[in-house]
Amino acid sequence: MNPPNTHPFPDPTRKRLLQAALDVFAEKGFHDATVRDICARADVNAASVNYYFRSKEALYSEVLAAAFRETHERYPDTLACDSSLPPEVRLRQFIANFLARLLDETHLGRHGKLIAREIADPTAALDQVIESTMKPRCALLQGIIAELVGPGVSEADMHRLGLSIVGQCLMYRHSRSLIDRLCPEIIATPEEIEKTAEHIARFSMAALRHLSAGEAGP
Amino acid sequence: MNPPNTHPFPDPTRKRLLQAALDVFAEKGFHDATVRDICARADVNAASVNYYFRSKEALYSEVLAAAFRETHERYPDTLACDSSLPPEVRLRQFIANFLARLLDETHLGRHGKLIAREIADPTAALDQVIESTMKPRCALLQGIIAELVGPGVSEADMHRLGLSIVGQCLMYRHSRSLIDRLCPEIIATPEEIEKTAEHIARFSMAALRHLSAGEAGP
DNA sequence: AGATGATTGAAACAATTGTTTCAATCAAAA
DNA sequence: TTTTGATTGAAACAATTGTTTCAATCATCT
Repeated sequence: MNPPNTHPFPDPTRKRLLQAALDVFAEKGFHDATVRDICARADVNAASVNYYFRSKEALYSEVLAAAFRETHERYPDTLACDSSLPPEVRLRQFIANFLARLLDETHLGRHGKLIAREIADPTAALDQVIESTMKPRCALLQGIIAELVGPGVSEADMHRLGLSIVGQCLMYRHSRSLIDRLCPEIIATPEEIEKTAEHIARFSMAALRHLSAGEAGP
Repeated sequence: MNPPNTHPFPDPTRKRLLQAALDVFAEKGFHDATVRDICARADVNAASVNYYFRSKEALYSEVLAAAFRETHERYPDTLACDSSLPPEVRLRQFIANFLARLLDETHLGRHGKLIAREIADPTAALDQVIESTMKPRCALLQGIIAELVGPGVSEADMHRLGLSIVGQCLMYRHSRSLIDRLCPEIIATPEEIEKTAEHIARFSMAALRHLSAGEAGP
């Protein structure tokens, strides 16, 4: 009646399936990925997806949740969360961490690709991820920004500030195709990625610090 | 042998097909869109796609090229190109224009969606579009930035500056799913979109102006 | 009117998809 | 060893896909 759950632990084929599915989904997206391809890479029978997960869609949901969990474990926002540190340091950390998460190709950069796909073309699984992962991260960033710009900023403008920072980071993932074709060198090596993170941090901090000062145009 | 081209002008069914294809491709993406759906919306026979265009892929290419052409016509960068204007004004114009293009829902906002899809998940058609549309626009932005920050900035950092500005704008298209769920009000009306464009311009100008000044930390 | 050739319509085709089926196999308990 | 139930494997299924076919229709020119 309920074969998969009778198992004490996720067995090797189930694990291999999840790993292969992450690869294929990240590379081709949900619809372009085929169950047969996933099973072939996992070296298991084509019926296994429907045996261990009840459908391709359920497999995708689980892969997506796992991707968020793993990137969060691998790049925890511990320093950015430390409210005893000065906000400049915390923002720098937040950005560097965010960018590293997005551009990670070592562990398995599939995570970033998968998440970018989900944002660009959401499935039903997105809402759950927003609640569990994105909202907390958003609140963290808003807190840091509030420390930097002080009070007197409307809620809408606080959101815009956050999006200006996040947007700069996401650019390197969502528009990776453009960067690869226009200026691949700026994220070619870990050192260059670090420089890029530093650039975004300095750019954003300069903006946050001098925004209220230069209200009027020249 | 060559029936479609014998026609003096693109006929109504061909036009309707292009229009319907833009809608469907923008809404569902290339692969999720079906030829039958496109033909149904255009109210033509299912074989018409292969009659007027030789395949679904060729139809997509033509739709994509048309989308870029039309947005360019509708939102020309005339003011941003006018090098007699001060660079602050030109940047503000560039950003407002860029954002308006991305968020246009009136004419047929399908353009923005379609282009965002193509960037996030490129097909073979992207390279041609980069050459014809993106590189010139990039050069324009680089020129404006150069005027604002002066010489002494490496080419890599010039690219990073451009991407920081473009990234802020693209955020509102690529991550529209997040904005709709987290803070839809900031682009709910044309007035709010205008405020958002103004925010990005002020944020970026403050950063560009004070970036070199604040090299060291606090 | 008649002929020509482009266009349309309905059906069929071939390939691919996610899913299901069911007998064969394996591991562990009795 | 026998039995039980989970797992695997190969095949088949049903639905959907882009594409092709071909006769019917339409517009245009002689």
